[in-house]
Amino acid sequence: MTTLTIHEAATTTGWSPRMLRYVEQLGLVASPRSAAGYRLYGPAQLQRLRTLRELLETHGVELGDVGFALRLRREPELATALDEWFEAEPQRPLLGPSTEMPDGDWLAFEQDKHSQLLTSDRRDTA
Amino acid sequence: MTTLTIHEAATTTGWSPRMLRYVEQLGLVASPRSAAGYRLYGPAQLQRLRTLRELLETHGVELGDVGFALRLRREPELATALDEWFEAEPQRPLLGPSTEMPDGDWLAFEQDKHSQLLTSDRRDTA
DNA sequence: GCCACCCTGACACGACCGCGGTAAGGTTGC
DNA sequence: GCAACCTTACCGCGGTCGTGTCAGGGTGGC
Repeated sequence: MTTLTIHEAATTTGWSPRMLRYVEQLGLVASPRSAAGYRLYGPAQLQRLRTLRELLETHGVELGDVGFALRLRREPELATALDEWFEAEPQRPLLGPSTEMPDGDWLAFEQDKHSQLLTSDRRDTA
Repeated sequence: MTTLTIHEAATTTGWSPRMLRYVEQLGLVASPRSAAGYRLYGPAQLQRLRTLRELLETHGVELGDVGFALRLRREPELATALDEWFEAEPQRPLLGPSTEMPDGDWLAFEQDKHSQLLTSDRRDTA
């Protein structure tokens, strides 16, 4: 069985040993340990590390983001809460920092539509 | 039509004007603008701001995280890439490729290991 | 028994984030 | 026509991220 030490795994995957430990700390790729506590990287872990690296590069994602994605999978209620919030979207989200559209129309439309929905919740402290 | 200025919207929703602009910059809650460029917050936006705030508080999430969730919805390929990565054969502890085992077992093992990482890092390995 | 490796902390540091504040200017209501 | 708002753009400051590195100590092959 080919199990590499952390340093070997690092050199073959392009991470640094430090980062391998960090990735494990984020809960993304953990390796089994030897009796003495050494991390033992097998083919499966190496594969995951390489695909993870590719994932980050091709999509411009950061480790923390993947960590959050992991959290989403661990906390379905969080995921559904977010889903609901986005789904309940009464307005169009921006496509960029400042995407302009010939609005004015959908403004009135949306607000009208929702003022109906929200009639019971009118407590403008104005 | 009840449209509040950014300052009014801020006071009624509990955000600061600064944060309202920041939230818009993240693409989470954008308000329509007046002809002169002033942000005009209607009931729909106020509602979103309040629910957003509640979302953050109840789930211990940060704005950046919600921003990333938004990114996931905007970039389905990113979402599927992440899905695939998480779905992809997670590392089995030193077993051959054809060795079948009920996934529930080591999955539980993994999650246990992770929950340790998440809950606390104090580990007394005597 | 050596020496090269591994482990877990911890410090450090540049870069960025979250957010307040301020400056320089446009808009609006009275 | 001015005060009170709004706009964007920037500075700053504390916090976090990604990463290297070092210290103190265990492991293991030769």
